[in-house]
Amino acid sequence: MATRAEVAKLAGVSEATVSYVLSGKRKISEPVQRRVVSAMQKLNYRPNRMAQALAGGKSRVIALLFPTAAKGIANVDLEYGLGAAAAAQELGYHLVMWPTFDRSISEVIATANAGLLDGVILMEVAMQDERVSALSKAKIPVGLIGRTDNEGRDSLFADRDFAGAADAAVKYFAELGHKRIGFVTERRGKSDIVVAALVRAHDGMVAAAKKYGLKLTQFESSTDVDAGRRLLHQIIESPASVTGVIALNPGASVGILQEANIIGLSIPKDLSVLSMASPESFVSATQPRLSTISPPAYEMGDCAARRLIAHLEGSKEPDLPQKLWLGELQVRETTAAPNNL
Amino acid sequence: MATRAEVAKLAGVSEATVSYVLSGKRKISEPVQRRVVSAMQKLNYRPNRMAQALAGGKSRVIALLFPTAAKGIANVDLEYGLGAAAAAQELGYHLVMWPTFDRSISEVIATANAGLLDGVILMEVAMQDERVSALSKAKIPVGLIGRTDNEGRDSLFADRDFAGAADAAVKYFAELGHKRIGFVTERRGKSDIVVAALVRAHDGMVAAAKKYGLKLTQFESSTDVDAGRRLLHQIIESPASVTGVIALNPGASVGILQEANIIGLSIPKDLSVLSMASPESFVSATQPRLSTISPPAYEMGDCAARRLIAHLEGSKEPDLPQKLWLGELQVRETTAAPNNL
DNA sequence: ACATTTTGTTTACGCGCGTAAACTACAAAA
DNA sequence: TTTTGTAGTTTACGCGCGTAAACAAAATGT
Repeated sequence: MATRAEVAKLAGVSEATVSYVLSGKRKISEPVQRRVVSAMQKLNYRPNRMAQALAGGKSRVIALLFPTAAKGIANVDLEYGLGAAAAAQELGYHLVMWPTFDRSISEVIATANAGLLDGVILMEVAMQDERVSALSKAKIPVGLIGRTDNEGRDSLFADRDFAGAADAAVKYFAELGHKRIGFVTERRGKSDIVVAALVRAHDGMVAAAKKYGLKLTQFESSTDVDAGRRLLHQIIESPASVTGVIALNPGASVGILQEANIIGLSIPKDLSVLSMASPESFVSATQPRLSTISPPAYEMGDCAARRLIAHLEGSKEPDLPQKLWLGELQVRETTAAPNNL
Repeated sequence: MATRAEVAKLAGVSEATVSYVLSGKRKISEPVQRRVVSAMQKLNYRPNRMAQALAGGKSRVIALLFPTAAKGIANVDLEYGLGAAAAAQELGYHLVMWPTFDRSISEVIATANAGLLDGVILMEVAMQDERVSALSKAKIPVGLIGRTDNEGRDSLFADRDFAGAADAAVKYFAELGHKRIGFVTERRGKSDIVVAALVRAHDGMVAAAKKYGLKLTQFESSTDVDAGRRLLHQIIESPASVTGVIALNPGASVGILQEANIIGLSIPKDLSVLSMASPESFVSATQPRLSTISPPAYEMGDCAARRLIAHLEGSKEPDLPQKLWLGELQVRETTAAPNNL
């Protein structure tokens, strides 16, 4: 590979001039600039990223901490990652995929301190996320997919607008004529970590139910499909006798559909189901096709990466469509007016 | 962050000694070694990766080229990636996620030449893969998930044992009593790129059918679920009147199940369905549960990464369970003896 | 005419580490 | 005693680039 020195010699200028042509941080006269550029082309010159990183103090590499614990049924996480990776590429950065089995980040901090990582993107963010505080203390810039309860400080997030999504979902059910609906959320395990999404979705649902005058019952289920199947029985046997459910978790939605099919419960006639988090690509696997109001994961990953990188560059906030994403209500085959109107 | 110089000073040795303690490339006396190590701990020293990379000529970063074109229904690709990323982590490497929309790799080569990438892992490998040859020409080490028809040269692969899987699948069908079976593969588009998996699976099926004396009919379908739904009609209307199908592609399997449910065809009574590529995590979304013989994607990603990294380190082949993975036959609810025995 | 600024380019050095080569101390062999 | 290792450590330099500071030349002002 050609080096800066070779380019400089071929162009008949000093090495610094080559660098300045590349960075634009000093004005270089047009003729010189042309000579340098053509020399670079002739030699197929690419500045060595390691040398740039060492001299410049930044690696232009960010990490995406990828939760592997819950290998869910749907690939939302992958889409977050692809969106972020693609954005990074486009901005001259690179995204390293960092599988995490727990929430420890000492290795991440060590790697950042070793100069390999300029920043980190986090998923499955908790309201009070110890990872965020640890990274902040270590002065490592953080981008979030999701957000903590500290709205002001950790400003580099891309999150769902749970209040808005819950409102749209409940409003839709209200307009269909439902009076009593259920909200299916994840069972909170032994661990104390409460993913912020659960809290915000819950709060949004409660507020929306109140606003539209619906009676709301909460059901809990773990993330797997079988739990969703068991859950259906809880739902139909519940004294709340809901006519529709809004489910946060794709596994539960599918489980409900499957069990309904088995026991002869008609969806959406006997029960409406709306999923709040099933990616487009997954819906085609469901039968009947799930109605959804799901987050645009790819765009959110893109947004988080762009905001983080803009921060790393010290540039002002990029012009992005939004930081809070509602998701589009997609009415398909699992929602309808209740049959006991 | 502490530097080598600080460690050296605190330990009362030269900087080189610190490096040699770390690398082990020269013998250092035990007492000195202890002093150095304790100094490193005291200062929480981490060698700067960029400086290491610049001085040493290798970045310890590899890229995983991630095909984004076909956002499939299942997340096999993600598992390949997680396996590879986790293996990389464990070996002190990092894996950057490189989304690709087409098969061009000039950017990849440029980035490798810029010193950021030591090697590349490829997926969706074609029999004659122009990416492999381009990377080889550029002297960039390649690991494959899949493999080309050049068995000897591009030895760093982890692939399915399609012949073995096809044999196991057909044998299973034969033992169930099926006489006429179908093989569902992907429709080959306008593009000339034929993913090696399609060729090898096809050849394996033909050979196995011959071996076990079954009549084999090939059906083609694109990757989406709706195509699979349409395909079921082709299958039942086909003069071949097959009693079971083996499907390479998860979308087709699901589509068949769905359409069967709609038109009242009983699976597996009227038609057995075996999927050759549906990951575990996806099966729970199907109803009835798909019988499968699917590749252990995580392990394959792990294997590809380990072999590539071993090559980069110049060490001998790591001791890995295998390079060709059969996949376990998982009999679930979509396969049975034909009812017209 | 000279002083001053502006513009364009170069010189010079540091970033933190790997490692070849040189060196030192000391043991073994002659 | 002198010679010849040998083990352990250091010296010295290069990796390729960013960028502050120095500099030269041209433009501007007085």
